[in-house]
Amino acid sequence: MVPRGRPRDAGVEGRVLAAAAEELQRGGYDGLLIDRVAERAGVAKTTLYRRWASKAELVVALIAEMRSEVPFEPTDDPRRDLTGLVTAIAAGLAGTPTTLIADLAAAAAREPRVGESVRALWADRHRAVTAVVANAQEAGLVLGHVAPAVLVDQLVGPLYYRLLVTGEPLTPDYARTLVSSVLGEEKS
Amino acid sequence: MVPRGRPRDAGVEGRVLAAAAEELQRGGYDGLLIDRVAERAGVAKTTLYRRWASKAELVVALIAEMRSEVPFEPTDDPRRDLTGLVTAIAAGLAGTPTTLIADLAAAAAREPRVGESVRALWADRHRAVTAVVANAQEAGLVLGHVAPAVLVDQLVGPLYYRLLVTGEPLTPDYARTLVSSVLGEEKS
DNA sequence: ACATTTTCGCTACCGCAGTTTCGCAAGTAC
DNA sequence: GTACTTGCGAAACTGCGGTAGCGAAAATGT
Repeated sequence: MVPRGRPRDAGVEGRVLAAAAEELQRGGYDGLLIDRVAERAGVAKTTLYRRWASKAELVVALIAEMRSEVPFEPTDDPRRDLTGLVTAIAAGLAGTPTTLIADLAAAAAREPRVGESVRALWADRHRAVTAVVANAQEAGLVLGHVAPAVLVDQLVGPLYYRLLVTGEPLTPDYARTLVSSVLGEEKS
Repeated sequence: MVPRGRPRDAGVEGRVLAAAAEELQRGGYDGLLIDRVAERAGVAKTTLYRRWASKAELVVALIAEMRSEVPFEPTDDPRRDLTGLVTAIAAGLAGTPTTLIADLAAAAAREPRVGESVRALWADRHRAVTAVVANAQEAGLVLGHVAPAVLVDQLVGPLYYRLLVTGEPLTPDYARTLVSSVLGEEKS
């Protein structure tokens, strides 16, 4: 099944996604301008629209590619694992422009396809945290008797809350405090 | 000190803010169109810009007016108070279009003035929850020994996390579970 | 009365950004 | 080589925030 007409330039997709990634990082969803992306990729806007139906679809594809595997292997110290994970997530959020997170959340709420994409992106980390929380719970480290999913929300949710709503800083110390609140004080 | 020229139409401000509130409710920040607001208020766009310097400022004023006092008086049952508050916040969020919350968060991240305004809006509820958490802590109902501010984040943060990130529903039952996770299981 | 001052509404316009139209270039099939 | 198919870029279109300029209206002061 050989395609009939002029073949597509194979390099376009990669160049556009790379340019889009940089622009997204710089200015958030709204700050990502199709014009700039096309210019940086060295293609015309129309070429871009032939590959992706809209700006939203472009970002969907971009996020799908971002889904970097965060290889994580639990040790035998759930508290250590959990602190590491939550701290890493906090650092990741703190190191990303707030407008990007907020714009992405807004785009996710507006465009269902973006929502799917973004949720899939976070689902990976969510799964890792859930696993460790379950471990901790089996080891008897957790204070109450609550479903792991809820505890995960109480570990990660506050990070987003601070970032998007109250605007307070996300320090490593805050991450540790969150873990302590769920697991009880550290006995050392 | 009587002003010299033609006085301003006193009704304009109220009509514009009312129209803006409806439009904001319907379509979020981005869905609020200045043209539509002006039309619904029966005012020319220029008149609107004579009162507020930009769309952002208009929304700032709108949110400042929204800051409805939620009169809340703590009873002698902190668990009941807390459950009521968290459930009410969850219901409020669930009853508001997600795009509105997300757009507002994005606008807050982009425009500092909107950020101030939004944070002031949530600060009221935040204060109420903090007070009740402190009560519960004094009464010995709280499991660990963590600062009230952190516990508040762990009660409210998950609501925003579910709404904006994971997309899971905000049920009254979930709100109760959050409270139970912080206060320990209900003994009854 | 009349000049002055300020608001109002109207129309037209600018800039910007997402999206579409269209003519042409580049390739394949016969 | 000719017909057909597809990719491409330039320019135009569209919607929206924001501005400029104008004549008419509504107040104050003399």
